[in-house]
Amino acid sequence: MSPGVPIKARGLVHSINGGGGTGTKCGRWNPTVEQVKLLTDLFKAGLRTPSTDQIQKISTELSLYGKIESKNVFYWFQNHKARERQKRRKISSVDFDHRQDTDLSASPRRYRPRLHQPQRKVCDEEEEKEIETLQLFPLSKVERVRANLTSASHNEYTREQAYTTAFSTYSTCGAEMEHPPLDLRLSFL
Amino acid sequence: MSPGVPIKARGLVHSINGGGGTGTKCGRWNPTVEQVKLLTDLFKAGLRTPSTDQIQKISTELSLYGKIESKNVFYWFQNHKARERQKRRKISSVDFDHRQDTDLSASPRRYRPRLHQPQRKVCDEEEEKEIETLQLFPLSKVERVRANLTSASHNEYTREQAYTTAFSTYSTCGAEMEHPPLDLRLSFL
DNA sequence: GCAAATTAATGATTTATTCAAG
DNA sequence: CTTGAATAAATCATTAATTTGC
Repeated sequence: MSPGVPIKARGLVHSINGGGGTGTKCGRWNPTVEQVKLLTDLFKAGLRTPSTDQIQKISTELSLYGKIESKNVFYWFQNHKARERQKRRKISSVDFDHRQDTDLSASPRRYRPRLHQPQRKVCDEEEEKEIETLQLFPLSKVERVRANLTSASHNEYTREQAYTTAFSTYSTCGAEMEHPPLDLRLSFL
Repeated sequence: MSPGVPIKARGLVHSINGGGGTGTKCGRWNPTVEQVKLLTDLFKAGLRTPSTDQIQKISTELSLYGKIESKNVFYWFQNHKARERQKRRKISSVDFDHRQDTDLSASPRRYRPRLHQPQRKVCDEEEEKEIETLQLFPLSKVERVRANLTSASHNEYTREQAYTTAFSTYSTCGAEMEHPPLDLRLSFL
């Protein structure tokens, strides 16, 4: 690695200890093996883009094994999905790996109201599907625990919270940041 | 899943409009001129990637002019930033690219592998500078409003509110909505 | 054996594209 | 067409692996 290329641009707070499961440090999330296993199993089962609700539940579940936040789950799936795709693409670079999302989350029983659904794809490659067998997903102990927690799932009606800014912008920590113009139009901010 | 996999559905929400709301359609956000003006002013002033906090404040402010949600603000900035850049890029380079050259009739609709130029630091334009540290911006009334609303609500660490769920797929609108994609096939989900 | 120095993984962010409502 | 919404690809940054010199 060439030395002297610190690249400091977007420094962020750093931590000395990984969050893991015991440390209280808030570096980046460091999943435990159990957490990874569960996530991987879900992925293998076909889950690729969990909904907000699912993320929440998964997160709650995983919290039993260590510190974790919803966003971690979200990012994990994003990254895992992308990297699996990337990996696969690498292997068969000649073949168009267009493979749809195959997200099992899409409700199967509900017929979409009809918006001209353009032809999907040529359905020729089904490389990595296990889809339908999802319901057989094991989840031993996890299941038990959840049984008690799943009862009340009524959302008030204030479930709004979507988006939540994945981009908190706190990327800047020690940058110089000369002062903004402070335009008067921004008086309300 | 077969060929016609519906997948996540990009835009949904529709038809649930018959509820008892005050006729608040839940289509997509339709900014009022005042809202757009304010957002534009902020953008012109240099704001490009507002933090969670800022988004919250801006949203609150804009709500005075019409219905709006935080995520709308978030998306607005994302899109505006991207499109300004795109516009600028178009002008500077008459691009020989022409992605649509070779017949892509066979390609239904999936993201293209990516065709894009690094263009990471080209920054030949100095005008487009992003003001950082919006924290320094004066907060007037919005601040006051917020003060009352959020004092005890959530002030844990707003530090990492990241992630997003901006991909929650179903933008609840606050109404019942029901039917989160929720794939119940996963035992504990 | 064991840290500093590298490298490989992967968590977290940003940018480019795509889709569809109005 | 314009642009709000959403997602994939690319990138950045930090931590775990590992290699290396001692």
